[in-house]
Amino acid sequence: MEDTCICWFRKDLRLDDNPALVEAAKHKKIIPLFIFDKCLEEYKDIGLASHWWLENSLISLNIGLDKKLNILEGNSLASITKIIKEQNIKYLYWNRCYEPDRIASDTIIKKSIKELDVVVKSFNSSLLWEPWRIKNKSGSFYKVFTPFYKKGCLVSDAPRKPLDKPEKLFFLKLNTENQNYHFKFQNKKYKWSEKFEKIWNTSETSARKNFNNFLNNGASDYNEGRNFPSKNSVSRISPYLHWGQISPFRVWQDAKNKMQGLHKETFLSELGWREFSYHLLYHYPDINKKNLKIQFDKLQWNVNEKLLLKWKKGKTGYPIIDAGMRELWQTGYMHNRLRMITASFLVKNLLIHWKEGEKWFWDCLLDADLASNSASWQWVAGTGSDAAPFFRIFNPITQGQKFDKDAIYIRKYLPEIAKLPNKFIFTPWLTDKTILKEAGINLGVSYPYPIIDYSLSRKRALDAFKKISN
DNA sequence: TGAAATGTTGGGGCG
DNA sequence: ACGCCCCAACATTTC
Repeated sequence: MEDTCICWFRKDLRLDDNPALVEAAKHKKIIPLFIFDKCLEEYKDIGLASHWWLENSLISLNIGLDKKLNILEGNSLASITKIIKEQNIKYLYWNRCYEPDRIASDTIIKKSIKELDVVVKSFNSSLLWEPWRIKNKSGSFYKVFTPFYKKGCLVSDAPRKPLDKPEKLFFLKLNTENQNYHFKFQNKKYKWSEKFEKIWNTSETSARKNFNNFLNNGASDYNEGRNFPSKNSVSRISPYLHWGQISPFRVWQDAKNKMQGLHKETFLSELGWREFSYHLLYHYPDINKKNLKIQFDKLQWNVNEKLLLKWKKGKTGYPIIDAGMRELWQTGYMHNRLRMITASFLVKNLLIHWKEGEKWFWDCLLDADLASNSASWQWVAGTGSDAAPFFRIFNPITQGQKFDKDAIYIRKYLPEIAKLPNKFIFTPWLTDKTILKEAGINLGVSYPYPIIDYSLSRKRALDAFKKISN
């Protein structure tokens, strides 16, 4: 077909700062394409929450593309080859992804399609620094965050300026008989995901709106406020970053221009952690499967479905843990402070393998991201590269008292104990029966006793750790 | 981006 | 005034 190209959307579901789209705009017509390819792990094993987000993103993207988005299901190479041959296409563009199997698949696709005498170009739209570019002085990759970020990223080329949406775009929709992707959440109602619709708008416009809202409000208190889950001091843009409704280049630039001092530095370094996770994923492709510190292979993890389930459902008897796990279940999101506290509790106090937690978060988080999720779980567990040491164990009582001292967050997610005064709400099991009664709590019935003794389980974790460390 | 155990210091009460 | 004890506050070490 005369001067028509394919713009293959993947984790860049936006029109703003989209280099592949900018290249595509040089042609007269663009076939916008998305392929749900179950040969790839990210679609085969897609988490439920993430799947909901993806579908809604596709719907909003489709509107931005004048309702011309072609959504296919099947093998990527086969689907693209078919279109290229049927439509006689000469140009194919996409923005890069960094999952190991996606990299392998893209390499094959690029080679095979080029053999059809087609121009194939890939671009960077989701990482500020390509994982293969950042190297230490000995020519190998960084394994510790601070030197990676400060001596690697920050002294390397600054992230490019974000690109504006091309002015003139003409999109083309193929025959509908090819549109064989079946929406899961549109046809059938899922009670669990329905509530997301009230909280989250997945569109590109909302991404920008939410981020600007953060810049104008929470950003001035970010450095301290980010630790307090009841404050509105974090950006909550992670799901948008994952599917690409907002560009990290846009985020980097806006934060640099509008934030100040330590708030800015800390926020930018959090973007740096995202980069570091991808850097680790690139260099340790099985980061979601294997301990990076192999001595942890010897650790005797506790296999206990019952305890695991109570953790998942937020019924551990430790209010701050339960509040975090219920935030996750109810909103598809969890504040970072709570991610650390709840993860520490699973891995160290329950002594359950971090993979179990990683899987649960993968399923429940709207921002589920292979690199960030795996790297962060390994960080908390102490099994990762540049991880928190295993003996760093969060105390769920004092963490609550420090970071939710007025129990605003706890009360929001645990209405059944909301009537307890601040003095007792962190430790219901130590509370006088009359006070419990006044608060309408029948301990063991309306709210559980702790499923594990904190200080004993702490000692058990330290012992287990000592055993493997000699 | 911890917590607990242990060590040290200094002020106040008191004989 | 002095030594002694207690203990809170802070610092250091350990896991």
